This record gives sequence, C-alpha cells and structure tokens, in this order.
Amino acid sequence: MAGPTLRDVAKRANVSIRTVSNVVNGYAPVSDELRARVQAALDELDYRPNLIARNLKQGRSGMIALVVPELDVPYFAELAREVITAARARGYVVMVDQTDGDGERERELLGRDSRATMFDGLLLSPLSVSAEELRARGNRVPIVLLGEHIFNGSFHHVAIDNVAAAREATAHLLGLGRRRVAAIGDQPYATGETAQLRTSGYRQAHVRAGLEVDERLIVPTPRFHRRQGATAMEQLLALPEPPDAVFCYNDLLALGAMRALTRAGLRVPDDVAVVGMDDIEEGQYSTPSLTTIAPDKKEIARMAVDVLMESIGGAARPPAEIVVPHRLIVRESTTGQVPASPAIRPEEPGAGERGQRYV
Amino acid sequence: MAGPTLRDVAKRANVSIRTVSNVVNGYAPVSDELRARVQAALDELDYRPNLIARNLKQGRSGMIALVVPELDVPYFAELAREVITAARARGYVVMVDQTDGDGERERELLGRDSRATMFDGLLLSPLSVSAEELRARGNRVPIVLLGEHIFNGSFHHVAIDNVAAAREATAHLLGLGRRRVAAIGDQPYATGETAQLRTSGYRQAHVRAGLEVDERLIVPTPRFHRRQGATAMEQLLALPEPPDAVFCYNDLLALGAMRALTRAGLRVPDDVAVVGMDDIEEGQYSTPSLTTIAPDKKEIARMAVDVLMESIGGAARPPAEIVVPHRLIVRESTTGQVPASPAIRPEEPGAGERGQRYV
DNA sequence: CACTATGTCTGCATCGTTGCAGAGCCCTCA
DNA sequence: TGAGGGCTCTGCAACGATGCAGACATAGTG
Repeated sequence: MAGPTLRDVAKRANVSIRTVSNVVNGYAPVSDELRARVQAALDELDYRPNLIARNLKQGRSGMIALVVPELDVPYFAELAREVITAARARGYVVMVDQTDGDGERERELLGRDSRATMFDGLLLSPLSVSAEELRARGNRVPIVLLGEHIFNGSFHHVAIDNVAAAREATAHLLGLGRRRVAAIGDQPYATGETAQLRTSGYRQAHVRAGLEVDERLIVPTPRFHRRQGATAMEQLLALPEPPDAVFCYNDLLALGAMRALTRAGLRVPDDVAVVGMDDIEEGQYSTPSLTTIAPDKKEIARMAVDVLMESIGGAARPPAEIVVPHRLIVRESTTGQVPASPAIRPEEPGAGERGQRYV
Repeated sequence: MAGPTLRDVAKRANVSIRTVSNVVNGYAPVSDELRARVQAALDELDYRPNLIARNLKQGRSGMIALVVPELDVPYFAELAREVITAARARGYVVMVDQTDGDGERERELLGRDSRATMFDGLLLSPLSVSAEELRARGNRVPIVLLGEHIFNGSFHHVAIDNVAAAREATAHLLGLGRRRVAAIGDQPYATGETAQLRTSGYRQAHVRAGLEVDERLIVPTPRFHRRQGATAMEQLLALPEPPDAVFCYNDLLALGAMRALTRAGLRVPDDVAVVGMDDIEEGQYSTPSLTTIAPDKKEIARMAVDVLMESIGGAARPPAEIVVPHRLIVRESTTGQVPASPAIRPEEPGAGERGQRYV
C-alpha cells in the first residue's frame, strides 16, 4: 500500500535523498546527467511525494475547511462551489463539513479533539454557535465567518447588507401597489439575528412608504426550507384578510410558499406576489420564476477566501466586517412577465456566467 | 500561531514527552497524581494535538475525498451530504472537490503532484475520465467509483441499475396510455455510458410493450442541466408530431422541460407527461411536482463508504459491482394528482426522514 | 532474603520530508 | 602554483507525534 519514498528513489539512483528532493522540487542546481538519472528512478518507481510529511515539515496543510449547516440546501451548495473555486485559485483545497444546524456539531469543531487543527483556516457559517462562544475557545486557527448572524467584532465576517436587501425586496412589492405584504421567516430569538435583520428591513420599507405593519403578517419559521414556507403560507391564507404579497427570507421558503399558493388555487403573482432571497438557480426555472435578492456569491466566496488567506499569512489586522453587494432580480413571481426566459433564450456560447440573470 | 507541542507541555509538567502523549491518548497506566499534573499543564497551555504529525506517524489521514462534477447540481449536493454523514459515522472527514466536468481537472487527480496522496481513499464520480485511464495510472490510493459510467471491472463501483430504472420510468408513461414518449438526455459517445444505459432501458420498455421507437423523439444533450432540458423540449415541440410524454435522464432536465412546456402554454401532465430521475428535493415542490426514479442515495453513500473503508483496511477482494435499489415515485407530472401534498401535510414531528415521499 | 512480577515512567528511533551548513571538485586568475 | 569562487551534491537535524524496549521502584512470592 505504502508507495516508494525519497529514500527508495535515492537508493535506486545512487544519489542522496536530498538530491532527489531537489529534483522533485526543482530546487538547487542539479547537473543534467544526474537529473536524468534521478528522473528515471522517479518514473520507474512512480514516486509520489507524501504530502502529509511535507505538510508537517512546512507547518501548513494547504487545506481550509468550509463548514455549513446543510450542504444540500442550494444556497450553501452554490456557495460551496464558489468557495472551492476561489480556494483552488490560491492553491488550497477545501474540506466541506456540515453541522445539520446542530449546535453540538458546531461546538465539536472547537473542541480539543477537533480536526480543525489540520486546516490552515476555517470558513464558518454558524447557525447556533454564537460569536461569544467562538471567541471563548481560544482558537488557534484563523476563522472567517460567512453570511449568517450579526457578529461582535471578534472575527472577520463576510455578508451582504441584510437590512438593505430586505428593505429593497419589500419596497419592490409595495411599489407594485401591494398593500398587505407578509413576511415569512422571522426568528425572534437569540440565534436568529440574520432573520431579525431582514424583519427590520421589512419594517423600514413600510415606514418609508408611510404604511403600518400588520403584525399578523409576520410569520416566524424555525428553519428555512420549502416545507416551512408552505406551512407559513397556509397560515397566512387562513387569515381573515390574507396578504396580497409575501417577502420570504430565502428562496426555499418562497418556493414552498408558491407551492402552497398554487395548491390553494391562487395565482402568482396575480393574487399574491412572492419575493425570495439568495437567487438559487432553481428560482430561475420555477413556475412562475422567482423574483429574488441576489447576493454576489462569487464575491462572498472570493472575499472570504482572500481575508482568510491574509490571516493565514499572518496579517494581524483587526477583524473586518465585509459587506458584499446584492441586487434585486425581478422575475415572474412579482411582475408576471419577464423580457425573455432563460428557458427560451438559446444558450450563449461565451457566457462564462453560470445561470442567466436579467433585470 | 503555532500552538504548544507535547514538548512544551512536558516541560511545564516536568514529565517526559511520552507521558504527556500517554495522558492525551489515555494509553498505558499513569498514576493519578501525575495524570492530574499533566492534565493541568495541558489545560493551561490549551494543548491541541497536531493531527498532521499524528497522521504522518500513523500512515493514515482519516480523510477521504469525494470528487464530483458539480457540487451545486442538487443530486451531487444531496449525495455529498449522505457521503459526509456516512463517513463521519466511521470517523472520517470528507474533502469535497469538483471538476466542473472538465476532463483535465479529473486527470489532475491522478497526476504526480495531486493531493490525492493525502487521502486514505477516493470516491470518484467521473464524467470524462475512463476507467482505462484510471487504471493506467497505477494509483496507490483505494478508489470507489460512484454512479456514472459503465466500468470494466477494475474498480469497485456503486450505482443503481440504470437500464431497469429507465425501463420502469418509460413503462410508467406507456402504461398511462401515452404513445409518443420522448427521451431527453442521450449521449451517444464515449463518455456517455450512463446515458446510453438509460436509452437502452427506454428502448426495452418500448419493445416489451410491442411499440416502435420514433428515433426523432430521442434528443441528446451535452449536459444534464435545466437549460438543456428546456432547449431539448423546445426542439421536440417543434416536431410535426410532438410527444405526449417525456422521460428525462435526470430531474434537472425534467424541470427545464416542464418550464419550456409551461411557457409554450402546454399543461403538464394533460398535454405532456414528464418523468425525471434522481429524486432531488426540488421535484417535490415544483409545479407540478415531478414523477421520478429515486435512487437510494443514503444507500449509495453508505455502500460506497463501506467498500472504501474495506479497501483502506487492506481487504483485497476483487472489485465489486454494487447495485443499489431505486424506485419509481409517482407525482403530479404524470398523473396530475397525488394523494396528499407535502406542502399541505403538516410537519411530522418525529419524522427523521428529510423530504417526504409517497408512492 | 533473593527473585520475579507488576506498575510507572522514560528515551530513542521513526514516519517522509525539507532547511541548513558544508564538503568536494573544477575552474579561474593573480 | 595556490587562493578564491562557483557549482554540485551530501549529511544531519528537525517538524510533532507514536511504537518499542527498557529503566526504575515497588510489591509479591517461595
């Protein structure tokens, strides 16, 4: 099972281990003749460097870990994709782990026997571990927090402006003349900071439009899956005065809500307009396609990896709160029509952009 | 940055390095008094074992790699989730990497400087690298192939019975009385073995039903994304005699196809019935919900990890072709109605099952 | 009392690699 | 001719951990 080592190659080529190492790494001058001999031995034995040993010697592993709640939630899958790409561009590979939103699982990461020490850095998208807790465990590995939660300045943090995003989404609905705009996804408790930010944006939009918020239209959900969106929507439809629009705190909730509307015999957006957040690819192909707030995921990944690399490099600058751009993408679920459908538009040849977007 | 080592702890507690190691690992008997002293030193310094060093010494890393074409394709995301879970149950962590279906990227894995040597084993879902190539590179790391491709007996391989699955899906449509059943997703070239298996199943169903296949109804697609499904569907609709049903080789193609149908003003399933494959969660919430072939992903992951662990453990049994069960899940896209919708059904309390399923 | 068994603890070697310092050797130039 | 300077190449030590053999002290046994 164990492959040949430098020692084996050295023996075969009749040179020192060090010389083989030099050849492998292209270090130091080695005469052409010797180089050829060593190369031959390398090839014959099909030598592969033992990266673990190399890592030990060099004190770094070339690996970072990305920890998300659930990998099969499209937003996280898409984000993971971008992180992996961004990391690869910098010579790093990414270990992906998921916590299932389980606080215990998240805390394990910080424990004594965690594998966290194997990584040069950590990208963390925590659901229930607070920044306080994170800081309490004196962690040795650089950490950058992603997206969720408000943080207290102890860590680098990359996210969009949640308040502004929610405000824009809500304003879009109000701007269409809707007057009973509901909100699905509030989480009025300790670990729901992100949701609370969005609720806050939702309220701001109303205030700016000079409108009152009907508190019954704000439906909390424990999680952000399709199922909760559907359930919440049904609740809203049961109200004496049901809403004529819904702002959902993510796309999955929105897709679940649309599903519930369709089953209830209502039309989207004619009867109820729907907006989501995240711009997952699925929203482009749903029926109707989904209006949403699109965070710049590529940028989130790029910034997060950049900042992490800096920290790994030893830069000790104070924790940064990095805000990444977002924008509103209007699709059928609010306006009932779009200029052209990605399903209809022919594939564009040079379009490096994955997933079509349109205003 | 570098944390304390065993040496530091040993010095502080005035014991040998070896004893500290023993305490950390709970090895060998250590007197209570000494153990307490060492433990105190460990706590004071907040010692964390250097896993890289441990790995080097022990010759294993406790990591496996999962390589998929695209992580943000729901099927792979869902599979990754299960693999991570299965691996964790066995004390392993999973490095996820994606190749973007790029053959070069896949081949890199086998190259001399690949990080593959860092892992105890590899789970590979190759798109364009052939088994031949894989074998040609004498690889040192145990490999298990996942899902795609036919293989030639050189490697362990876990997949569903693609021919049978496609046959059942097609038979379902024929059984509903549809007579012009199209197929979207054929790949009549070297690396399209999986697609070809499905086409073969599609033909078998026709043969068994005593029907001819209209070759114009078999539409090849270079990839398996929503976009290709939509484009292919448009092509089919442009035929003089368009189909009254479509079997798509995965759910994304099916969702794209449904989108195209909706935009064309056709009703699913009334005008055209649609079946997919993969049973991604999205298909439960689409409008209409999607009839599909559900591979047992949990089982695929479990078997793959099990077999890989065996190989890592040194078992030299001959490469196994492991077939994992699948089943047809009928939803609205073929029958127009389902007993009850997951969107309507209230959340079940103890239902550990993620994602509802019904016959 | 001598000898063995037992229980604790330690030091050395080692995993496979790279950093560092230096050993030869050949060539050049005064 | 001999000192100095490149150029090649080598050996030793080290990264931080664990396997192994054994040292030492104590207790148990005939």
